[in-house]
Amino acid sequence: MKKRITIKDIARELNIHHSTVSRALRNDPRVNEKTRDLVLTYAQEHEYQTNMNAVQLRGTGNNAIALIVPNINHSFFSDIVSKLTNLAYEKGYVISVFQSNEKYLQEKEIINTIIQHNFAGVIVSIAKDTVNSDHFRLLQKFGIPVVFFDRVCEDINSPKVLVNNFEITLSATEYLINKNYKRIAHITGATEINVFRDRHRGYIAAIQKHELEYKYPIVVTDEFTVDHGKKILSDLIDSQNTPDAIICSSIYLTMGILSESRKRGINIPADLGLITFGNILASEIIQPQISSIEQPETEIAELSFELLENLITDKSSLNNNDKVVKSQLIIRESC
Amino acid sequence: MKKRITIKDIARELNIHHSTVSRALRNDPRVNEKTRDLVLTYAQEHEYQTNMNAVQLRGTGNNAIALIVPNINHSFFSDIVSKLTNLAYEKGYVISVFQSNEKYLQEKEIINTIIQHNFAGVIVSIAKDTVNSDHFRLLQKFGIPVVFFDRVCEDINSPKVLVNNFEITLSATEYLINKNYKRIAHITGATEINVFRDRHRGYIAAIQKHELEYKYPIVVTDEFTVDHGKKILSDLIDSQNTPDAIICSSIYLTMGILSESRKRGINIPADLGLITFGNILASEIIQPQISSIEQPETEIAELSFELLENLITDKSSLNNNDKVVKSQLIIRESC
DNA sequence: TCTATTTTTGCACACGTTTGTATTTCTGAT
DNA sequence: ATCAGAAATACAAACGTGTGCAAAAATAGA
Repeated sequence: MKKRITIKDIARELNIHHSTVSRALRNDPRVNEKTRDLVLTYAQEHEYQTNMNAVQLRGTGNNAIALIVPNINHSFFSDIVSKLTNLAYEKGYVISVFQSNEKYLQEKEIINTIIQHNFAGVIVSIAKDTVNSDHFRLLQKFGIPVVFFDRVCEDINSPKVLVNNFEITLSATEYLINKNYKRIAHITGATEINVFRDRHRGYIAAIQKHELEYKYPIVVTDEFTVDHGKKILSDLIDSQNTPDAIICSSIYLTMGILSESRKRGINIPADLGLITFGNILASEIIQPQISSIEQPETEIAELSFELLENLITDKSSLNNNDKVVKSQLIIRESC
Repeated sequence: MKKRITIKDIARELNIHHSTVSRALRNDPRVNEKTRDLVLTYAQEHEYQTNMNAVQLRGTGNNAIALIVPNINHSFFSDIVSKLTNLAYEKGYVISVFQSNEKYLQEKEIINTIIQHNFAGVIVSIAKDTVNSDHFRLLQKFGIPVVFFDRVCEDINSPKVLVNNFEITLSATEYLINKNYKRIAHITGATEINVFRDRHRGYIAAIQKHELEYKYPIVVTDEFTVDHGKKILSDLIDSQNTPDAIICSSIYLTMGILSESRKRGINIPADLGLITFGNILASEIIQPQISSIEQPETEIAELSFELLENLITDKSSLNNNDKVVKSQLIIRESC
């Protein structure tokens, strides 16, 4: 492995000062066209590559954005990661994706890494574990702007992109009620997290508005897997509190519910109504087709990036108005 | 935003030389225990964070691994990304994920970024576009080790993790033949890519071995979407060359095929046998359950990481033996 | 040709860290 | 009290790049 060629190497070889080379490489108008061409061709021929560590140490230029998500292999997040990466690429940024694995501790370590490597900004959806937001405040202390999306820290002064979870859950629940479902269960995540709390509130609001007497079961879990979905449905069926409809916060849990209901001969939508959160790819191949609350992933990605870019380019504009984007209830065959 | 605290700041404040601080922070035995404690507590209290740009510029220490995939929101890749990220985290590495978007040009730019930021190593599955491997050779020239998985560059001396595509496609096709399907179509990607070429070869081998007379259609596409799956099936049905079975390289295309077959009233498996590549989450909720060739994602992730780590820690061991991992044909109801 | 102006290049320092070597301080034995 | 040796610290240079300022070179005007 041959040592990498530097600006000084080029300078020595061309008998000019390295500062001139530096300027030439960045098309500084102060350098003569002839020497600039000389430098550029030499650089190209010898495969010169900027040493970004030096550049960033110097304090100038930084186009690296960090993206932190709980799970990369969760369709909601992987879609957003994908979209954000493309957006950033078009604008000349480079996105590094980190996975907190739903763990506060990992999230914290990731933040440290981000500070140490001097990222230009961070877009994040927080872990289920995360109750404390000091690590994000630390980020701000180091001048690194943060934008939250979906799962956010609420006690921090930073832009947030939220989904209208309260309203949509309210209207989804009402839809079920109007369809004459009267024993509606809600399966969701820990209510410490804004997303699940808002859905929970929307659900409760609908139930109370219609004065349902049924003692509705709310299942709180942090294990969003197909298998656990099966178990939850089993438990619900075997309890005295059997629901006739379910609003479920996780598409993976919903798959488990579907699987288990089929196994037990429970008819959807006759015996059990079902609405799930999350975007369903090729919904038509699943029988019955599941009614779902589709997440506006594209909008979330675009808005998050836009907010962060504003902060990066003009730190003064810390616009703290939370942006709320609308999800959409799509009725299919499951209710 | 207050300026970030540096090693020199600590030194000044404590009336010692910054080199001593540097050593103290890294637990160098040469520094007195008392002063080390002094430094450590001061650093902690003032939230000191190493400036990695300086460290890396100096040439020491580098724990950043780059991972390049064509699409993050493709389940095969997002699973591997997720697994690799966790593996790396446990070993003290940090993974940055990049998305080539299936474009050679983007892949090339990503490589440049990686060189410029001095990553310790790269794990990559190449874009559909990529025919030239010069950019990876460039990487090597800069002393950055590369490990390929699944979709690999074949004309480069670097470790590769491959799947037994030839064998598994051969036996999957034979399985269909033995089930008395005689007009078997193959839907796959550009045969410039090893993965699709191997599957193609396996398919052909089976057809020829059993001397099927049917003029089998091979559909080559680079658009792995549900919608395009629908179109492909339509075209096949409307052609004179209607197959009675399909082996499909993409799970997304398969979803489209399933959807279209349902719409057209084509019975699977009676009218049309179907085997798809790719892991199906909760296969039981799709009717009929699709037979599939499951990819050993965990194994791929583990092996890739292990190979790269070997290269990073001991560059001499450029073990060029390709590793081949086995996928698994799981027969369900679709054939 | 000489001066004034503009264009181009060179110089030197800075960014924050690490490390080989020199210097100082401490320890203990005589 | 003295000195050798060990322990602890200080010094200085280096990594590669960017930039304000000074110096030099080229150009233009008379």
